[in-house]
Amino acid sequence: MQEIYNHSQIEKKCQTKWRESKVFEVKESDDKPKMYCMPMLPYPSGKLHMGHVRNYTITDVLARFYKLKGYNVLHTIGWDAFGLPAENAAMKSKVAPAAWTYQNIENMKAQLENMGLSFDWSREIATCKPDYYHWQQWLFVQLYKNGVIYRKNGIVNWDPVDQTVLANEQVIDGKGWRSGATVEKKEIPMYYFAITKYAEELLSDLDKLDGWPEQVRLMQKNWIGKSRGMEVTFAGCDGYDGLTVFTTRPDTLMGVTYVAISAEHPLADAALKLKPELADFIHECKMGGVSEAELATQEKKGAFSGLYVTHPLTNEKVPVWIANYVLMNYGTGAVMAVPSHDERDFEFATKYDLPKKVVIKPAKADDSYQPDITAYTDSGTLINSGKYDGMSFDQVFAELEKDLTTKNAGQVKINYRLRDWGISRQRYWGCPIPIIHCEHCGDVPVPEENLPVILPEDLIPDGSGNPLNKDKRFTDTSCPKCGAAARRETDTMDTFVDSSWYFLRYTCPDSHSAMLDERVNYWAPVDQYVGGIEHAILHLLYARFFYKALRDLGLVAGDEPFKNLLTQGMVLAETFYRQNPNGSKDWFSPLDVEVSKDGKGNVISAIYKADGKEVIYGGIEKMSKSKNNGIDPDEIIAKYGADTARLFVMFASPPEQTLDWSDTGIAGSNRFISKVWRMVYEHVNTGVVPRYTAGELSTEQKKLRTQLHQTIQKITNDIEVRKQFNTAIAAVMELLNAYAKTDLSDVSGRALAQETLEAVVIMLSPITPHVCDVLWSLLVPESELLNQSWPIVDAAALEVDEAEVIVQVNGKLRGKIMVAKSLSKVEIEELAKQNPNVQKFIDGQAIKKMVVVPGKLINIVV
RNA sequence: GCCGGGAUGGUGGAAUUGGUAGACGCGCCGGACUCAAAAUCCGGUGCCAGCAAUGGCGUGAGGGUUCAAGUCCCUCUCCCGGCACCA
Repeated sequence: MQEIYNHSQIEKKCQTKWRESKVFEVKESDDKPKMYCMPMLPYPSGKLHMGHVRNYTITDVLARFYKLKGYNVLHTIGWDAFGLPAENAAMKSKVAPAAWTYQNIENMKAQLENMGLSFDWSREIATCKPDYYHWQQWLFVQLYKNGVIYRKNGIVNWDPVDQTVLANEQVIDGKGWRSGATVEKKEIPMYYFAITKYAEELLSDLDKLDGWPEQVRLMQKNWIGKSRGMEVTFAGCDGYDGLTVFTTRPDTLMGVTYVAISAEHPLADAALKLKPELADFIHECKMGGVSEAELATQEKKGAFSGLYVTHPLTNEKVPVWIANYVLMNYGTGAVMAVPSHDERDFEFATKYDLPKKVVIKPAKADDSYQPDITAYTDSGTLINSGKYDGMSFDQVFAELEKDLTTKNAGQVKINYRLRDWGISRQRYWGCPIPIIHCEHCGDVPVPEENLPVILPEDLIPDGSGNPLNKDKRFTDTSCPKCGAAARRETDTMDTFVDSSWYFLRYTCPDSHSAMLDERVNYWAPVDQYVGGIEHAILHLLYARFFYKALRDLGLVAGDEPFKNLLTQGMVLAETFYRQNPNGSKDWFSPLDVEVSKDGKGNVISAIYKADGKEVIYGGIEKMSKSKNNGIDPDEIIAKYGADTARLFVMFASPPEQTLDWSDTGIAGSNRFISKVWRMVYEHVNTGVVPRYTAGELSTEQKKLRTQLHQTIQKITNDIEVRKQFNTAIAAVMELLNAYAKTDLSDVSGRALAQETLEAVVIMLSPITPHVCDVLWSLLVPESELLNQSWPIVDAAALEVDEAEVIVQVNGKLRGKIMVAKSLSKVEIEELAKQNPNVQKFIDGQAIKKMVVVPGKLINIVV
C-alpha cells in the first residue's frame, strides 16, 4: 500500500472495474426490495456544470447507500435531447442540431464517467432518438383518440421581422432577441393536452405525496388554484352581446362599477366597429410578449369600449372597459371590477376616474381604513347593497346563488387557475406531432403501423421559422383515410412531453413492440427522485398528469410517479455581460472575469481578462448555458479527483439549499481524504486484525466506541431520513478527530481501530466510492466493498451512565453539571443550585420556578 | 405583480421536536518538524471588557409570545427560484 493518497492511480482503475463487472446493471428480482433512484433528465448542453455534479452525486450517494442496505437498486441516466439550445447553436455555427446534440451527449457522458457514478448505463436513453419518440407519438395517438388531446387556438409571441414564433426567453423587454423588433401576440392553432380534466385529482393526490417537500406541494396547489365562486352573466345592452365573468367575491357584486375585458374578447371586436378610434389601443394591447410575468408587471391601461352591459341585480348600465391586464386565455376573458374591494381595480379606477362604491364594512372596526385611499379586500358585512345589507360572505353567497339562478344570470362554479397544456411548438428540433392534415378528412392521426414519424436530422434552422415547413420530403404525404395528397403537421412537441414519461422507459428501454412492458410494474413508481427546485411546478406537474393518463390507458399501476422527491437547491454563479447595440447581450464566463469587491462583497468592477475591458455584473443566477456562468467540474476532477469533487459538493451545504458557487476550501476536502488514507495506512501497516466484538476497553476506548456507534446512528439517519450529507460528513470528521486522540495500541485497541476504520470506510463509500473501494480491500483483503452491508448500531455501546446538564438562571447559561443517570429530579435540582457560579446568581433571591428538561437543561427562574 | 424559498462569525455552514448559538470545514494567527520551503502535526480564533475566572452583547431590521426564540407570531428590507414556449 502506498503511504500517500493519489487519486489518479485509483479512480480510473475502479471505474474500469465497475464497468467491466457490470455491477450496476440490474434486473428485476424478488429476493431483495427494489429501490428506483433517479436524477432529473439532463439537457445535453455540452458540458457538465456544478449543478449536475450536485444532482448526480446526491442520487449516487443514495443509490450506493441503499445497495449497501440490501436493496436491488436501479439508478438511471439519459438525455433530454430535443430543445431550443440546439437550434440556437445551429443558427450560430451552422451545425445541424442533431450533430451538435450527439456530440454534446458524447462529451458529457465522458465527464459523467469520470465522476464514478453507479448508473446502469445499459438503460441510457436519448429523447431525440426514434426508438424513444416512436412511443411518444404512439401515446399521442392514443390520447388523441381518447379526447385527452384536442386542437384550439392559442396565443404566441410573434417576431414580425424574423417571421417566427419566439419562446418567452427570447422576448427581452417586449422585443425579439435577434431582430430587436417589437413582439406581437399572434393567435394560431395548437394541440392541447386536457390536463384540466385531471385538475381535481392532481390537487387531491398531493395529500398522498408525503415523501415530497411541503413547499413543492404548496406551490403545485397554488398553481392548480382551485377556487369556489360564481359565474355571473351581465346581459347585453343596445343590441350588443352580454358577457360572463367569474368571481370569487360575489359578495361585492353590488359594488361593481365597470367590467373589464381583454382586447381579444369578442365584445372588443364589436366595440371596434362602433368606435374605430379604439384601434390604436387594441393594437397596443396586442404588442409585447405573452408571458404572465410581463403582463402582470406592465402598466395597467384601459379604454372605454363605448358599450354597456346590464347589472344582473340592479339592472343598471355598467360600462365595459378594454384593459391590458385582463387575459383572454384566463377564465372568460372578462372580469367584474369592484374598485373599493380589489387593489388592482382600485388602481385602475383611480387612474381613469371611474366611480367607487363601498359595499363591505370591515369585520373589525378599523379607524385607519379610508375608502378614498385604499381598497378593503377582506370580507366583512355588506352595506349599500339593498336587500343584502347586513349579510356575511356566506349568507350573501347562498342568497345570490338563489337569486342569480332564478334570473338565469349566474351559478356557483368551481374554477381552476390551471390551464390546458399547449404542446405545439413551431420548431424543428423536437418530436414530430403525428398528425396528417387532409382537405377532406381533417386532422388524421398517423396509423400506428406508420410510426414513428421520423424527424430528418440534417436540417439547419436559420431563425426564420421551422425548416420542416420547407422540407417537402417531410411535409408531402397522403391521407391515411382517403389516400388523397395531404400535408404532414410540422409543429413539434413541447420538450416537457419528452420528460414526462422517460423514467418509465428506463424500465424497459429495449422494448421494441410496446411503449412499456411488464417490467415497469416491478420498478415503478420511482422511489427517490432528485432534481432542481426550478422544476417544482411545470415538469413535476406534467409528469404527474402523464402518469395518471397512462394509468387510465392501463399502462401503469398506481396514481403517482414519484414516491419521494428531493428538490436540490440551485448552484448559482455570478454572471457578467456586455450589451450589444441591438439590445442583445454577450455573456462572459466568471472564470474569464477578474472581479474586485468592496468589504461587504459587492462587486465594484469586473474586467474581462482577455481584453482588459469592463464587463457588467449581472447578479448571481442559476448556472446555465444561456448566461454562460456554468462552472465545469473537469478542472477540479483533474486536480483533486472525483472523490474530492463529490465530497466537496456534498460537504458544502445541505442539498435543498441554494449554493453560491465558490471552490474555496476544496483543498480541505482533499486533505480529509488524505487523512483517512493515512489512518488506514498506519493501521494496515501494523497488520489487519479481526474487528472488535468483545473484550476489555480502557475508559477512553469505551468513549471512542460509544462515539463510533453514535456516529453510525447519526449518519444512517442523516442519509436515509434527513438527506443531509454535510452533517454526516462532519460526524465522520469528528469521529476521526477522536480516533486520532485515542490510544489504540493494545490488543483490544487494535480491534477497535479495525472496527472503526471498517465502519468509516463503508459509511464514506457512497460519497467517495473510489478511495473507499481501495481502502476496503486493504482493510479486509480478498473482499469487495460493494458486497458489504451498511454498519449496524450496537445498542450496548450507546449506553452511557452520565450526562451533561446545562444550568440556566433566568434563561441565561450559568453552569454545567455532570449528572449520573440514577439521580432523581430533586437530587438534580439540588445539584444545580449548588453549582458555585449558579449560586452567585440566585443568592438571596426567591426561586419562583424551576424548569427541568431531563438529561439536558435546568432553568432556575428567580 | 402573483406563488414558493432564503438571510447565522472573516468564510461555507451546524443547532434534527421551542432548550448550551457558531459543530465540522475553509481562512487567519501562533508553535513544532525542516538548512529552507512544501506537506504534516499541535494550539488559538463571534464581537467588546478582563492576566484570568468571568461578564456584557450577538442569528437581515423593528415589534410580540414564552421560564426559554436562529427556531413560533406580526410588520418590513434585500436576495434567489417559478410564472405555463429555457430546461
